[in-house]
Amino acid sequence: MGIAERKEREKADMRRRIVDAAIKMFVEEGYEKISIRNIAEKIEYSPATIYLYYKDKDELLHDMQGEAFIALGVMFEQKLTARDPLKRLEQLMQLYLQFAFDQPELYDLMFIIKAPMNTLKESEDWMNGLACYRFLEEIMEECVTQKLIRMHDVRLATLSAWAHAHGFVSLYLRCRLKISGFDEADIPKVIEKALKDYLKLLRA
Amino acid sequence: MGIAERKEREKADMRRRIVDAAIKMFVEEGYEKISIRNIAEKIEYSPATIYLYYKDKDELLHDMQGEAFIALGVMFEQKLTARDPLKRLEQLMQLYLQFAFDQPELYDLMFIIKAPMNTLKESEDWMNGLACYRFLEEIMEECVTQKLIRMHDVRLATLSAWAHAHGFVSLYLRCRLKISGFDEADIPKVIEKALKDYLKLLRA
DNA sequence: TTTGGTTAATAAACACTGTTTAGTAAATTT
DNA sequence: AAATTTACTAAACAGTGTTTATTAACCAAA
Repeated sequence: MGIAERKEREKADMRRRIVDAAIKMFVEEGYEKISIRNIAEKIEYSPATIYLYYKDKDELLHDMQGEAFIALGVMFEQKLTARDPLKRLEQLMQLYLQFAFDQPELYDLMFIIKAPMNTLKESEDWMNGLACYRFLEEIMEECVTQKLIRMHDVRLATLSAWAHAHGFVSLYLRCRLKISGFDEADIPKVIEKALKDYLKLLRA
Repeated sequence: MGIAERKEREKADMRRRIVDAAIKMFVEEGYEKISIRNIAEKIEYSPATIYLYYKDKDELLHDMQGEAFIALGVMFEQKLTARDPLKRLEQLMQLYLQFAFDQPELYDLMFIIKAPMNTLKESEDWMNGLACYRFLEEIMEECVTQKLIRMHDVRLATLSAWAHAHGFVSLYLRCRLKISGFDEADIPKVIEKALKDYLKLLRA
């Protein structure tokens, strides 16, 4: 059955071409500028063709989100070098912030934009973010078992640290920190300091 | 010059009618469902008429956001009864969460959706959110001066508490907590607990 | 009171969007 | 070689924000 296999390969290749073109346009021009027609033109196919490979735009955005999480995962894998849990936690925070400020559009897609989550069925798990979430959760597990932080519930500690970092980043990316009295340009540094203060509070 | 005044009044009235209709549809049917054409139909005018009173949709959304912040401000004014700064802080947190879970669409418009912020010029302040922000900042000022918390910078403490609460809420509203291992229905309670734990960490 | 100018409102069009349908041409199977 | 399945697309549908040209109402001055 060589033909069936080749066809499957071709189908996968086409999805790759679509998602690659979409990500490229997305990173370069932003969420607002990508449209099915735009993507279709980029890959030199008709708009309708995209619907032979993706149910709708949300499903495509879901796949793009998956790619973004792979990028963050690779970054964690490569640059998360510290062995001490507390140092490792601080390093993860810093990498998270770096990713957010370097790739604001991708961050948006991963954590803020609603569309890519629409494809998930009610009970279905969010596989895209899982691997990255585990990085943080495993560190928190060590911190709790070694009693390095003033929290005892791993799930709660993980969620809380993530929420805190995401809170800063998302308020910044959505322009809500125009109220805080800090200079726009200083905000990345301010956020880094605020999160380090949080880790200090957290330490046992 | 009675005529000029009447005309100004009529202009203000029309803006009211537009923003009221828009908010009503927004709360009832959500962000995706409101369109200029829809709003125009509701108030029984043509779509083009709206552009005589609002430069574009973003400006209208900015006004709607202002209304939403008035609602939150009124809630704070009425229900923020505690006098002790730490109790007051916890109460504010709870009211903030209550507002977010009761009025998710309004919360979205106030803190997540990008459009209403587009109208603000580069240097312009974000007046819409200011009054509400002050509620938190004044409490934090008291906490810092009375040495009730383990932070010394009022601006940083204010920003941090807000970011933490917003982080939880926005991850929840944008369906990202499908990864945390918590049951969907329990999440509001989990967030409340997590924020209380944060306040515990914060206490001197 | 009639003329002239300003203002308010709109119908229609423009340039987009996501998506579906019907039809064509090529590839594969029989 | 004929029949069938597959891959693709042109065109249309239903919607979006916004602009333009035109009409009707109002108001001020002659």
